Amino acid sequence: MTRKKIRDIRHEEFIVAALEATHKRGFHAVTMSEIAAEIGATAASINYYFGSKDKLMFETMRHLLRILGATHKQYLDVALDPKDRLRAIFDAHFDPRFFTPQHCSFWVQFWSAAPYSAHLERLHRINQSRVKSHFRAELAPLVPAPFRETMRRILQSYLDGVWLSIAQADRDIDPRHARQEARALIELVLSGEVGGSN
Amino acid sequence: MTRKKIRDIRHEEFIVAALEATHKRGFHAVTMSEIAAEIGATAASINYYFGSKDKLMFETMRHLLRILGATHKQYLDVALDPKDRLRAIFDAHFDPRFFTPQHCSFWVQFWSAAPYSAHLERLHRINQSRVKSHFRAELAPLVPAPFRETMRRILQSYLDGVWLSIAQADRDIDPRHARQEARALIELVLSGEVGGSN
DNA sequence: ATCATTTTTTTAAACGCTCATTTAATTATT
DNA sequence: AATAATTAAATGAGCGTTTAAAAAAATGAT
Repeated sequence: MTRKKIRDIRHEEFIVAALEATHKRGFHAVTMSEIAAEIGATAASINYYFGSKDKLMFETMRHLLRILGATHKQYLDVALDPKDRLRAIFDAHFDPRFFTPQHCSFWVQFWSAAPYSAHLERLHRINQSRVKSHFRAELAPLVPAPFRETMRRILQSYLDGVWLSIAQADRDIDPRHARQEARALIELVLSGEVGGSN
Repeated sequence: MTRKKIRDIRHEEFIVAALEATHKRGFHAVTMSEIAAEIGATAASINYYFGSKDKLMFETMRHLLRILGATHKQYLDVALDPKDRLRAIFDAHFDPRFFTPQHCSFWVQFWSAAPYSAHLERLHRINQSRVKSHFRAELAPLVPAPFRETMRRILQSYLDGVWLSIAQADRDIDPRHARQEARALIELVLSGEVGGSN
């Protein structure tokens, strides 16, 4: 009985369209008409529903963040031990529903544009500190305090770097392999205890 | 007696201007006038020297890649053992002359735009395979073959990720700290030998 | 059910603005 | 006097947004 309002349907459609069109043409190059054409609509209707191009892009990013958050939660719910919980962060980012060329493209381009828009920057900061605090929490029982921040930054930079490289390489991506490699890194981080103090 | 031609002087000036202006306003948002204003010139003169905005940006990226290459070479020349040679890659990327907010901004934004321009994409591919083969070569005497590619990808993704995070955080950056952390990661990678086969 | 009426959704066309590029003229250098 | 460097102004294309009207859907009285 999901009597979906047409408004919600369009919202969803246009967000998917924005992801696809942005992937094809680039975050800044893509035009309203191209996005609209993706679902056989017209540029004006984007403004009818979203108000402006910027707002559509903003909502699209929020959409991604919602998916990521929900996916992460799913993995956390089935995690049995601290290591599982740490893995959950990577598993969420590398979930097949999420780890697609379209999403990676949009993600990377969005973040690289973030420093130049107050709204985008806010979204970025919120997400960044969310991920950061998750990493900290999961590392706490696994890594002694002196190394913890170093390890966290290594893991987090690695995570970002993988997305960046996926956004650039156009070959099709393999979520399973990405996870596997993340686990290798986790093992490294938990096994050795080298590194600076801070 | 460096009787520099005015053409070379302007080239250099405009490239520096492009870096600065791009850092301030963003890769796509920045205008010819803004770049020119950076050195008290006018937009038209950019075209006089470079032909177009795209070409200026292209040359600016090449400029960065030249610096990076030269810096890397310097570090390689004083490297004593394999581990030093591996460190040299990070040391070059994190060299104070290179590891600045301006450069990181430009770098990240340029790469995120690369998939949508044939010229930029080519530059990216060239650089990417250069770095890749360096990593491979330096890891060869240090890491047994089965783990080598995994380790390389971890290191390389990490490297990209650090740049990405620097481009976003506006706090001033600390090359020394970045190097130190890179060394911690190198130690991890060389100590442990976990991970998938491929 | 049917038809008129109101509301919602969609579009085509116009608007206005920004910006890269071109042009033609001016200034500086050789 | 000739060439190189620089600029102001003109050009024109592209695009997001607005507007006003059309089309579609919902409403409700008969």
